[in-house]
Amino acid sequence: MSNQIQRLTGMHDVLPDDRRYWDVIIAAAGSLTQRYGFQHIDTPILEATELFVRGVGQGSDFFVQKEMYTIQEADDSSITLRPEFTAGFVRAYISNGMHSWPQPVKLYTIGPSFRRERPQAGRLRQHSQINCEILGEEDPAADVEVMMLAMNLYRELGFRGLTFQLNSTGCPVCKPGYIEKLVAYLGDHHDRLAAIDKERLTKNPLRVLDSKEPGMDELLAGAPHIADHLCDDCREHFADVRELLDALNQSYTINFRLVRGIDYYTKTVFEVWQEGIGAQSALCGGGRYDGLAEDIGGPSTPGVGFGSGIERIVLGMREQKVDLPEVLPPPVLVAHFGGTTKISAVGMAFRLREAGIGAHLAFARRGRSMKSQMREADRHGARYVLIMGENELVQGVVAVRPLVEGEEQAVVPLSEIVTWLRERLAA
RNA sequence: GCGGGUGUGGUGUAGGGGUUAACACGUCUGGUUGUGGCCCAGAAGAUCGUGGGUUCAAAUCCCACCACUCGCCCCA
Repeated sequence: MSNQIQRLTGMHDVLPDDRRYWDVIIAAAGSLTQRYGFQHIDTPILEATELFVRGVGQGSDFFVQKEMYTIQEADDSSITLRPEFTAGFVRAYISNGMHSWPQPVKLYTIGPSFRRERPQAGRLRQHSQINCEILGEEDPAADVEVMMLAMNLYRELGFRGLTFQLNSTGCPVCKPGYIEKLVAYLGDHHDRLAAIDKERLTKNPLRVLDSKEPGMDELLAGAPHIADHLCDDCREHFADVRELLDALNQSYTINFRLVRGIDYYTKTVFEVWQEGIGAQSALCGGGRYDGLAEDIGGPSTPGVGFGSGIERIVLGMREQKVDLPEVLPPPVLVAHFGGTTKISAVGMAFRLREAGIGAHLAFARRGRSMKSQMREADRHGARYVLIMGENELVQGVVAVRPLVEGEEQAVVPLSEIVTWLRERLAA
């Protein structure tokens, strides 16, 4: 044990019992995105560190708290495991000249991202996300499209009781003015702030809004709301988003304290919350990032999208006791007695599989008792054991032992076994 | 980076200074000629998280570290 190589902290093996949820989630995302007209892409897991420094922002915690996995290359360049997806999406948009594709470009991807954080329930150092983005469109309807895509994904997966949290974070025109007013208000109540919030006040004042320190609810209730300080453009955009959500009967909670940790967000920000999956209740987070493309040196391109962590969706589905479609095990096990019967058994197993019939082959380096092979078949949940014995083989037949009640053992000609099994299995 | 909890075979547990570390489940193999589930027999599998210390003697007491886990921060 002591010299055994261990799993890295914050990394998880996805075992079959969890992985079957992934299959369901990925399938649902694939079908839904197709209906919404999103195209599937993949972008590299490694990007230039500069992309995240400029895109995500130096004020973000990824950067400040050294949460990124960064590698210094021999030629002095620096590369980083993506801590989030959007910057890479926008970089791919620019790199591949997608601005000359029919606009907007609607894309989604599924894959891993990495942050060196302290793991806890629903938060891992490597986690996978479904990410959906609409690039090159500023219509509030695009915001609503990605929001509804997220909500409908959860609905299709069987979630209930989710809350949709919505806010506008303004834009470079109105945000600074709001921050000034917020800082002024909080400055007037400086003595009521916890030490950590005093620090946030100087470094990133908006962060004070999602402070969970005691007493903040009362203090922030009197704070200026961003919604009252948006510029005309942002206010109109926010109103349009709400109007469309109303028209779709999608309920939402305006949460003026919803602030996202990444610098690039403009206008719309949203999260979907679920209770009961630990402290990490955000199932999905997203928003608009109209300035990001320019930040990373591309043409001005509006964008909106969201990311949703698959591990958290799995936690949520388990919490909500969502039923999964049953995956049936192979109905057949091919047993043998070694020697030439083994060679025939191997051939039979592949023949069945090619014919579309699931089959296990009983492995046996040397001989193995029929009892042992029967036990294996039982444990695997097989319905029939094909016994490839010498007596049968010389007669050109195979003995079929059923493992379910009410069926008789049969002897079937080798040439008819596929048809025979198909008929029984269809019933 | 900071707190709390937990570390004994694959899993779940018992044992709480004395020399072959126990039990259940699981796994594997058998129970006479080629046949499952139950039952029976047997086997494999743990240097008791790691490293120090105390002691004649440590899984057991002490310290440190590490890992896992939950939470803070932050986020999916």
